[in-house]
Amino acid sequence: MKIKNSRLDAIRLILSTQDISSQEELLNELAKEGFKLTQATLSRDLHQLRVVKTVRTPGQYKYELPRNSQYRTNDSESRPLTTQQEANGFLSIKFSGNIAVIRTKPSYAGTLAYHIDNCDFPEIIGTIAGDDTVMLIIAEDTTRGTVLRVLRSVIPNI
Amino acid sequence: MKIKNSRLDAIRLILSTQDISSQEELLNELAKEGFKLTQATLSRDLHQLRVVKTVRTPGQYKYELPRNSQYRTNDSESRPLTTQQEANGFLSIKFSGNIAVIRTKPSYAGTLAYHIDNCDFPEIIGTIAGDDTVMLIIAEDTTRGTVLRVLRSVIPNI
DNA sequence: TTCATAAATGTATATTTATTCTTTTGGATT
DNA sequence: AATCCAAAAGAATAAATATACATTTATGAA
Repeated sequence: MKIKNSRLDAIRLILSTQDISSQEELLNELAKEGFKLTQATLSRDLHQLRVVKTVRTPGQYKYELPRNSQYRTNDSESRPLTTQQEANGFLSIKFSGNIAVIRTKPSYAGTLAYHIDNCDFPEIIGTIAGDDTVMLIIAEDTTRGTVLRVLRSVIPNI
Repeated sequence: MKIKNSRLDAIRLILSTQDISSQEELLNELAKEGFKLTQATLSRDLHQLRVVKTVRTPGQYKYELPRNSQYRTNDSESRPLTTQQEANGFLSIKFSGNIAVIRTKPSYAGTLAYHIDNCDFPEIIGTIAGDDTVMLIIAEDTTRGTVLRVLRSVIPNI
């Protein structure tokens, strides 16, 4: 179903760009995006995405996507895992302030950073790569959602 | 307190050797080991250990310890700090904004970053290493003191 | 199309987990 | 030992989450 898949995508987007501490809260965020659903359905969605509720600091919870299913679209037949997709080594992306941290499989970071650099995205000021980590410095006034969107051309499986 | 600490150890042992799907079930296992406690206390214990409830297969849950569960509140002196202390090459740490910069002896940075990565601290969203420098991106709303505290498990001599 | 079947969802509720409030316990200090 | 304080724990309950059941909606085969 189409609605469900785009909703799952929305959930992934939200969970990787902001701190969500309850299903109720996530439900509100989804409502802002125009998704109308009940807690029961959300519970099922989170279950399917294998989202876990973690403890950030004592008394403070955060829903997190599992490391390797982070940002993978689940309609795998509509998007077969192409060479490009498998080749980029992308694992996850997280944000803090104006920095994004991308984790990759070992040794993939340099190549991925190279490709991102080549795109000359105005939203990304610069990149630096280690062995399995790429850091992106994000331009001022650029939202995380925008960063994710522009990165899609380099990381389809984001 | 002695009882509590040994109980936390027992929980760690149980969770890493068998599949536990609810607090109720864990409570029973603990009872077999002679630990008498209520669900409320267990909930607090799991909270402190940062245990998460994951989905194994649809409908089947499992409580899991964080990958590196040497999370300590204040009993860091109970751990022997000999081996790593000499080996990690740590020299200094400085902060700017949400970035921490660690200086190490030449060639130690990669290994140190690797160990920090493996801990999956929620407070540190990513690291990147050169030859004698590690940069850490710190999660939003995390204080420098907290960063120092969690790093103690990797860098006892911090 | 029409029927059959599966997937998705809502409602209501069961189940599970977190927390408030209170009491107890364990150390430290005098 | 007596006192104080903080950590720990229980009981009860609130809050959060999962699920059984019923209904609707999509999907596919004939």
